[in-house]
Amino acid sequence: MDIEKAVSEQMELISMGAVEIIPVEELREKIKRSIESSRPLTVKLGVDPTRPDLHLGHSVPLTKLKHFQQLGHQVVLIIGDFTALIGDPSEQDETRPVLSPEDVEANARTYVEQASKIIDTSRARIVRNSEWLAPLSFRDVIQLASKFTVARIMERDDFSRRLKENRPLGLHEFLYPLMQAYDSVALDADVEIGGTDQKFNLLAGRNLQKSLGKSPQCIITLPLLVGTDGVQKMSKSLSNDISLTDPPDEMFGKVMSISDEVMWDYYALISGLKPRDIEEIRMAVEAGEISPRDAKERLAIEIVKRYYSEKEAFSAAEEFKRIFRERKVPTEVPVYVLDPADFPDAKVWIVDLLVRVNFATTKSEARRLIHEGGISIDGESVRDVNLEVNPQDLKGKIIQKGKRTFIKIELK
RNA sequence: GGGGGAGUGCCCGAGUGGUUAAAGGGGGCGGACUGUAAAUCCGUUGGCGCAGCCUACGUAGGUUCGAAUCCUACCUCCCCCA
Repeated sequence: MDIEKAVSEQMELISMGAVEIIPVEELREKIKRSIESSRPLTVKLGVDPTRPDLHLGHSVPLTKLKHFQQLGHQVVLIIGDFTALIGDPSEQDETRPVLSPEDVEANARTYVEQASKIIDTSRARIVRNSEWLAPLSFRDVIQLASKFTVARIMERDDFSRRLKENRPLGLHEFLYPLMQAYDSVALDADVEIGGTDQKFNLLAGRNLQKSLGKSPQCIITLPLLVGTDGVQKMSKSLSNDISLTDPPDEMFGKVMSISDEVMWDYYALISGLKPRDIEEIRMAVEAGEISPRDAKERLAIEIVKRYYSEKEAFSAAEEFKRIFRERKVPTEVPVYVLDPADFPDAKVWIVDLLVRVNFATTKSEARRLIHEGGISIDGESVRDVNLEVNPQDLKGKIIQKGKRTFIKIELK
């Protein structure tokens, strides 16, 4: 029978990059029934509109959602406008600023906009959880709470850890998993996806559905994307992130800067390519037919393409080659306008100039750069810290710092 | 309410009276190499027109020829008991 084969094919795509699928057999069953009855599964992803700055890490679950969409399932993106007011304690920050409804609204819009670059939002359901959470009465909440035991909530290790370490743990934080779980009930979710840090919350949904006599959802956890440092999870505060608002060239460059090993995680989690295609590339690299550099270039192109266009992705690739392989000056160099009137005796001290154009924040740093041979003017390395130039002579010249920072001087 | 501990450079973390602008690591920056802004190696990482000077070890005072190191007060954080 071809059904088994179809199920396996779906499972292959769904499992790609996933850390855990709980329980796997149950998911197979669901998919099988879905195919047999040609009734799509309801797949849920919840996002908290708590921040405006999204990065590639946020696209991991969205990419998985896209996989489901490709397989013809019904995906639901839940904007946690209600839960955002509490703040998921999963990250133990504690210092979470209270967001105004306007902020939440703005962030929600950004989120949907970014999501639309990955999933087909016209075929997805996009809902806000205030829709069903806001009307709940205190009595409803208590009734829901009775379905959970404290011991069970304490299974969550960040809760128990915080308690053990005598760090504050708000009662309201206990209710967070409950709210997220209720989302699953309200939607009759078949599958919920989330990061590994969400495992507990996802399981809470499954448990709550069971206690209310509904069919429990399967859960899929996905790894947290490693940042450009190759070690820690991607996060803006660690400044190892690739922001979705980074211009194409920068996004491309940052992807090229990830290590060869983590490139495969990126492929599996956010390239949008099929498992087979990725496997093919991987084999070719292992066989030495494709260099890791080229494989990474392909990855960078795929990623930039998602957020911009194919054209911009290719031109970013060209530019990258130009600067780093051929060591040439980029096609577009930012311009710094120098006013000769600032220099009455027609002399600019190189150290001052470097600070002026922001290549260094202090004169000491500027000196250091020169000592280290990191500065050149029109390709000629500057060695003399005391160098003085006539501003007129700088017109049209390109000053370079390190390998990738350029600025062109123009006169006022 | 009682008892105890800690605050060091971007971050972590040594240092308990004198070559300490402060070990070591991380991160950043620069260089070499290369297949890339991978990996690896090397250098550098308070300020100042810098062979010198100034400012720095929670804050403010004090002891001393001399303090990040000792004393006093204050602030902040943490732990134990209630």
